[in-house]
Amino acid sequence: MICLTRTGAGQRYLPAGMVRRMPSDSPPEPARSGRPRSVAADAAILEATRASLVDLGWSKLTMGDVAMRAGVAKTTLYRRWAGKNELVVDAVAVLFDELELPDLGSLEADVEAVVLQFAALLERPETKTALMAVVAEATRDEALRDRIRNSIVARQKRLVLEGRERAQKRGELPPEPDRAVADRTADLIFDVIAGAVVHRALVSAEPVDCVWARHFTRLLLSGLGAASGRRDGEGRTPGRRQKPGGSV
Amino acid sequence: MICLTRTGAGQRYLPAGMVRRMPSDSPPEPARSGRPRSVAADAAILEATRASLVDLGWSKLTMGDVAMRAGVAKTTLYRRWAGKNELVVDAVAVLFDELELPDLGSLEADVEAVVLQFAALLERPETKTALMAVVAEATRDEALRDRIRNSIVARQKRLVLEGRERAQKRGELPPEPDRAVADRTADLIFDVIAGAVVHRALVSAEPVDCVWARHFTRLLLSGLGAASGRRDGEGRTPGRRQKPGGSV
DNA sequence: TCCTTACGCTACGACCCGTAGCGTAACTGC
DNA sequence: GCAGTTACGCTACGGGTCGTAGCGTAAGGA
Repeated sequence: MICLTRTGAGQRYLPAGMVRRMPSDSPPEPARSGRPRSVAADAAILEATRASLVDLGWSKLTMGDVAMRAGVAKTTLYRRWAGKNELVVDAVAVLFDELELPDLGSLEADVEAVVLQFAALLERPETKTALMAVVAEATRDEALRDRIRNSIVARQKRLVLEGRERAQKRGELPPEPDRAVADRTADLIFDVIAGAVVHRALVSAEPVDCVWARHFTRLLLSGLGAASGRRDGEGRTPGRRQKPGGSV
Repeated sequence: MICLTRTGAGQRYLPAGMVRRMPSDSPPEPARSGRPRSVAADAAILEATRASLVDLGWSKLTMGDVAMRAGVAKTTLYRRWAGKNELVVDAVAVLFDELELPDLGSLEADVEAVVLQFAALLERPETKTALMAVVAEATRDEALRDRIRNSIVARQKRLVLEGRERAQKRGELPPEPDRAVADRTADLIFDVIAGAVVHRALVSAEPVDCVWARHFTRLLLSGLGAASGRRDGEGRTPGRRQKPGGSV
C-alpha cells in the first residue's frame, strides 16, 4: 500500500536497490552514470535496523531512529526501501544464511541439529519479534509476501532439499517416485519443521531445547518412514521400526 | 510497556474488565456500587474491532477508528484495554470457540477435519493478520503472552486432549505410560499441528486444502504410531503399518 | 439524597509518517 | 576540464495517531 502513494520518481529507485538485494541477483550492473549508492550506507542501515529491533522491538522501531543510528538521513532510507516492512525483512533475512545443514552421520542427528540452530536463531531478539510482525503485514501485502518468500523462505527450504538428498544417498529415506510427490513432500516437511519450531518458541513460548528437538525429530522421521540411523546406541534398535506409543 | 505509563487511576480498571474477560472467569462480581459498565458497549467494541481488522488490517487499525465504529468514545476503550494489542487478542479469541472436534469415526478423519477447520479460521481476514501481529508483540510483553496463552492457546489445546482421549478409547492410540510423557506429547502434537497449519497458510502462503490436510495428517499419525482407522477403503490397509516412503 | 463509578466530549502535547525542496557530493562520458 | 546524472544530507511541512487530562453528565447502590 505504501507503493501506491509513491511518486514516479520514487519508484525508479526500487528496482535497483530494493526488490532484489541478494548478491547474486544483480550481477552485471550496467555501469550507470552518476554518483553510486554507498554500499557502506547499506550495511550501516541494515545493521542499525537490527540494533533498533533489539532495543525497541518491532512496534516501536521508527525509520527516524534507524536513520540516526546509521548516521544517515531519513530520506535515504525512503530512497531505498518503501517502508519499515521491507527494510526489516532485508535486515533479518541475512541472519538466515547462518543456518546450515551439518553432516553428523545420520538424518536424525542432522535434523535435530538444524532444529536447534533454527531455534537459536529465533531466540535472538532481532528475529523473534521481527519475523512474526513481518509475516503479519505480509498477509495484506502481496509484494511483501514475495519478498519474504524469496529472501527468507528460500534460504530455509534448501536445507530440507539438501537433507533429503543426503539421506537418500545414505539409504535412510527411500527415493521419491516422481517429481511432483517429491516437491509436495518437501514443502510439507518444511512447513512442519519450521512451523512447529516457530510455534513452540513464539506462541507456546516454551524452550526449544535438546529434549524437545529429539522428540520432535523422532516424530517427524517416524512419520516419514525413515530407517533409524542413530549410532550412539540409545533409543530404538537400529533396523527395527520404533514401537508405536508415547515415547515419541 | 503501556501499563507502565498508566496512572494509578487507570490501573484500577484493569482487573475488572481487562485481565480476565472470559465469561467463566468473572463469576460473582461482588456488586460494586456506581454505574455499571455497559456490556453492550463491550460487545460493540469487540465487534467493531473485528470489522476494523477486516477493512484495515492490523497495522492500520487505530483506536479512534474502533471507537467510532462502536459508537463509543475513544477514552472508553482505554478505560477497558491497555492498548491495541490487548483489545485485538480479546476480539479474536472468541473466534477460536468455533473450533470443535468432530466425531467422524476415526482419528485420521477427525484430525483432518480439525486441520481444515483451523485453516478456515486462519483464512478469515480478521484473524490471519491479527494473530501473527499479536504474537509478534507478545515476544516483548509478558502480560500479553499470558493473555494469548489463556485465551487462544488454551482453546486449541483442549482439542488435542479430547482427540487423543477419544482415539485411545477407540484403540487407535496406545495409552500413555505416565502423566509427564502424556503432557509432553500433547504439547508436541499441538505445536506440530498448529505450527504446520499456520506456517503453511501464512508464511508459505499456500492453500491448506483437503489434499494437504490428508498428507499432513498421515505424516503426523504415522509418526505417532497410530493404527490406521480409515474406513473408506482407500489408502493403506488397516492393521498394517504404512509402507515407508514418499506417499505421505 | 449522597456516593460511587462509567460515559461522552473536547482539547492537548508528543511523536511518527512520508514527501518536497534545496544545495552539495560523487562518478561517467565527452 | 566540462556538462550530465545520480545520490546524499538537511530542513521543513501537513497529516495522522497516541494516550491522557479535565470536565460535566448518566446510571446504579446505601
